[in-house]
Amino acid sequence: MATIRDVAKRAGVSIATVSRVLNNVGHPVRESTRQRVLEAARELNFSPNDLAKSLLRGRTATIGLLVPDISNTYYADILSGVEAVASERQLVVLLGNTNRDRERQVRYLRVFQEKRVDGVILAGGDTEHGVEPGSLAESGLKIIWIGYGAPGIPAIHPDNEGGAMEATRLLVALGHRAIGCITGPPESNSSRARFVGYRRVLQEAGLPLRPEWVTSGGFRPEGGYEAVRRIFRSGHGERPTALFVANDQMAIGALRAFQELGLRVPEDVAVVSFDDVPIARFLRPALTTVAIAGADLGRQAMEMLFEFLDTGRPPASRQLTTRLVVRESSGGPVGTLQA
Amino acid sequence: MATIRDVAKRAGVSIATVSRVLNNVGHPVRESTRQRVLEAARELNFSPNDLAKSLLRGRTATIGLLVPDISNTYYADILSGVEAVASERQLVVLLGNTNRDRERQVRYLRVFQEKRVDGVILAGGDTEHGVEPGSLAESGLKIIWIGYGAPGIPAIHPDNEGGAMEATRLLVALGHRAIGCITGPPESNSSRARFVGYRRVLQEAGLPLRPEWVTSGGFRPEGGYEAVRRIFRSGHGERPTALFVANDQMAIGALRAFQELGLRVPEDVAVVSFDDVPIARFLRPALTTVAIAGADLGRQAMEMLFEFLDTGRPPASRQLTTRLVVRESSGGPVGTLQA
DNA sequence: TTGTACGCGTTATCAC
DNA sequence: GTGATAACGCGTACAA
Repeated sequence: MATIRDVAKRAGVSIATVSRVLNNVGHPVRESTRQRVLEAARELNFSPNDLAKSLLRGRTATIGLLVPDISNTYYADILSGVEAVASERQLVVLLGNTNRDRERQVRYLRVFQEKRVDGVILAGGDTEHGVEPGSLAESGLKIIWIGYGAPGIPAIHPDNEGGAMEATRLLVALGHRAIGCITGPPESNSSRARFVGYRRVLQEAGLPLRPEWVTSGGFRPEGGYEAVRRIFRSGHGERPTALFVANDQMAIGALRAFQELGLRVPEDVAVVSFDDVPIARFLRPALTTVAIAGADLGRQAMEMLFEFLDTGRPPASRQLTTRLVVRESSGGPVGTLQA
Repeated sequence: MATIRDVAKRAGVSIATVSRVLNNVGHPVRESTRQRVLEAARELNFSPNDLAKSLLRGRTATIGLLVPDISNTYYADILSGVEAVASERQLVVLLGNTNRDRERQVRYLRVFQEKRVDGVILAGGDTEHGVEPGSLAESGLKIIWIGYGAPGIPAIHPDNEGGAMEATRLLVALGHRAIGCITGPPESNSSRARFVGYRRVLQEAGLPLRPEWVTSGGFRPEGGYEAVRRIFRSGHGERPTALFVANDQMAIGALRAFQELGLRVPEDVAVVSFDDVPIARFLRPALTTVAIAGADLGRQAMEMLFEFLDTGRPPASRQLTTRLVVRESSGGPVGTLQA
């Protein structure tokens, strides 16, 4: 591969002149030599070595993005948003897929650091398998955390609590007074926030929080299925007329359980969930659910990272507003559809 | 950021010794000095600068991946497969999203080259907006093309023709003799290959290719919708009893059109399509469709690239076998379900 | 207007 | 066992 020296030799000038021509720096160059240099570069198919530039400059115009599972549309959307904003400012994205494996996370962070990325965006790291926040702080990397970060690490996450409140308020507004909840895994911050939102609305509305109507489904479809069977098993006395389910996956399992139990959604039980996964609108009934704009999350995270890089100071953490998408599973006012 | 020189100074040795210790090369080092070096490195939180290494070695352990749209699950799956294989061999993936914009493609390829990636995987570049294959050859980059590449560029693509044959053969086996086709855009290689597969099976089976039963839907839902209305409009004489639709998107539009026309799928018309997008199984009727394993495609492309890198010679192009997923839209044997 | 030479942080070669 | 030092390819301060 041709170097700047080769170009200089071919054009009969020094490498300094070549550099000045090729980088269009203000430095004056005689037009005839400029042409010679340009032609020599073209003839040699010269491509400047960015490694050398980065070594010199101390910047790589590269950021690292760490996600748990890129084939999950949520993270693909985040990546899409990150890439869009990054490329506007001529940065390139180095991608790491962790499979929620802590060792892979650590390894990728090390590689990112060795490759001297300008910054890192870390998505979905706040599970029990997640990165040790302390090690991040030490690493000296400029990091934006998508999720519930640790103190001292700038973070952005969807307003899970607010979204859950909006969803639960819809059920209250429809006239439901017996509202149960299927929560996610207790170690998930998102799950806890969603539960908190649910609980707050019950309090606001003066409705009782019935422990036997609240159970965990671990964020998975089977969990949702079993949760419904627990809550609605026969001989149980009173049953909820509506359910706030902490994610769509569990709602899918719940729908199946209701079908088997001979309960109709939304006529017998209204269901509202969270995430708005792509298939939510294709289910029968189509899910009423809280949408998180993954691409927006990615875009904003990247903007935060730019702020970090430009100012050198960690930006303030943010929340991303969610949006309730009303479809079929929530039904109409109680007493209308239930008739 | 601490350099090897800082570590050397702190440990009271030369940088050569530090390098030898940290890289665990066979070179003998006194145990006590080794310990001193290790401790100094730890104290300074030393992270070796991979840019310097790469500059020296001429390799970056990085590959570039170019996709048209990363939020499309097909490409997200490809990325997932590429990353999985790459990370097994400690390579990192630099991602470029082109939005099918030729300029962005060219720009990303230039950046990849300047960053001296070891190789490039190019997905979905073979549309009318695609990269000039000639410029790729000149660039000197080692490229694997996912799709119908140009001569001289190693490529891998799904066996569209074979998949279409399998799909059409199913319809024939079910007893259909009047089989229409909704094709994709004529400039798409995949679309053409799928049509060729359809046509071959008709020939094999001695069935007529009726031009009025073949029309293009441009790969989009509205196209599928309109195509059905063209083929099935009243006063048209004979109508097909089955349809091979060149992708799921168009099949979705087609289903809607059939519904409006009062035709039942699969009882009145059997439908088989291509891609197996995630929602295919959630539609009513669930689509019988040809699945492409995107992750496999990515994995194999990355393996091909490794072969390229290891041997220095472009690997032979490949095809990836598809898989027919039989669900509801194809129906049972004609005369059974149609009864 | 052009050229020389240093330094970015490594690894590897050679000498001690 | 250990240490200088020459690359790798580039930008730029300084000289001319």
